[in-house]
Amino acid sequence: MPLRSVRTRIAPSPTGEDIHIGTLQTALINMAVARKNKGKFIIRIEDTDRVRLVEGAEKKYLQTLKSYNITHDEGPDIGGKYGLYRQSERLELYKKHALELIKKRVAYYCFCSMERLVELREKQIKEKMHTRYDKHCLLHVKDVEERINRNESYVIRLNVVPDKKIVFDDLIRGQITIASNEIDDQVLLKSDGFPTYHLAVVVDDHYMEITHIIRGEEWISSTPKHILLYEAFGWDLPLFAHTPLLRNPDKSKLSKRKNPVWASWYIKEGFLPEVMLNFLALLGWSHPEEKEIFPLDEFIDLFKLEEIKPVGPIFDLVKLKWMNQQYIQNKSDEDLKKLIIDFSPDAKNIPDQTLSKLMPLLKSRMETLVDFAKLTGIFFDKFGEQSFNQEEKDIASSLVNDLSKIKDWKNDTIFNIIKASMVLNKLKMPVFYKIFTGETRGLPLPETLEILGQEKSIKRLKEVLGK
RNA sequence: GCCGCGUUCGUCUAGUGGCCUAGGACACUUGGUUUUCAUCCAAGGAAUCAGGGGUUCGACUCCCCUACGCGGUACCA
Repeated sequence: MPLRSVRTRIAPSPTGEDIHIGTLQTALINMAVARKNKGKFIIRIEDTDRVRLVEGAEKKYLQTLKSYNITHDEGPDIGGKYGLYRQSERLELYKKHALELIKKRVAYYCFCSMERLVELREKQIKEKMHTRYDKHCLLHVKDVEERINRNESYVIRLNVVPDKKIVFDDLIRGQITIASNEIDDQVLLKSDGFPTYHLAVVVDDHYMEITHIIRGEEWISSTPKHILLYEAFGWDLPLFAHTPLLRNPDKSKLSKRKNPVWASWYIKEGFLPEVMLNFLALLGWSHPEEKEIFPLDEFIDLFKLEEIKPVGPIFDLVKLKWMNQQYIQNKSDEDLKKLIIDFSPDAKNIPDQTLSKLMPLLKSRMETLVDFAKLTGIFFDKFGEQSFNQEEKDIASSLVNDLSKIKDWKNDTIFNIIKASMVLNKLKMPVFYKIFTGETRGLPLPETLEILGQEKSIKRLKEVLGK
């Protein structure tokens, strides 16, 4: 392999709502390989399936990737030296190469109708044969030129030579051998003039000088087709690495029916982007010192593609939550405050100083950013349970009395009064939580009341009396 | 069906022939700290390394078979 500067890429197909969490992991790995080797990381949009194309998907994908801090060096939005980064804009190039393959007799025209193909497939299934194109047009059609001139609809197919073994090295799995007999005469150019993935990916990866093709394991069985194309064109082969697929808890391929799979969902749920990256890094790879928590730069520095395990891990939220909590806990008060304000703009409705004072209380109690709103209801006049029994009202009443007398509104003076009431009435803390917040658990009460202020605390108690 | 890729505690994993009577993390249980809830600390249970054959003085580690899981088998990517 000649010395070339490393270039990696992800090539999402804009056919979904958003970037799939598995694609995000692949993106992370691709970016890491590029950065590690001081190379370039490219995003290319593979929008050749006009039927499944989703309006606005490309824009959404790019946004989501950005929100996770996955940054690319070339792409449809920022351009680059390697031409256009959207396949729909490169149709001429694919056509030209398809014709070159025809000339080299590596590919051929096919005029078969969908009906014939379906019929053929059904027959093969019935006879328990491999479902495969029968090379009918290669063997029997002689008037190709005429039919094209007559504007007949056609596709271009790869002419796979039987009885060959195609061997390639996968950086993660080692040597993989697949017999050419297993490969269909794949369509390369569709009748609508668009290439299929197989042609487009090879042409683009070549012209964009991609050195490492790092993609999901669902592509393993397609790789021989691509190798055949590289060979036909006389191009150098890139390196291949097929990453394991993320799984549902039942071990099936991660799917939206069983798990949230859209990357932006996790941000919406209050997970920190860097946490997701850290978590994804650990799915299939482990830190040499068995560290669980480490920043992106450290991952880029230590990570080796060859160390990825070929086993598909289950994508389990439980550890992700723990990790998110750890990251939140380790934030400075200022940073956490910024995160919270960005996440829930409502936070700006309480004075900045108040917000700052809340940070230390919040830190160890927030699993996700969503928890901010759950823990600070009292500051927004939002309460849980709103009905109170006589005993609770009596306590509230005596608290109004005692708390009003406090001259020095501090958590320890507040606590003394609560404690006195606890002892006197033989009660535990949760009762007092309920009175103030409507919840039975939450931030430390005296501290919270100190921050809330004497006036507001008492006002709240009076509201309880009126319930 | 056929082809390919996998298989270590519930989950993520360490392990590249002797350090493994298998280590760590999450989760779980118990105890400590404590003003609820968390945090933090400590302890504990949890894998006959999918099963069976080899190779070897010795196998979680190498080879073969079986089982199971996943992926592919499109004018989808």
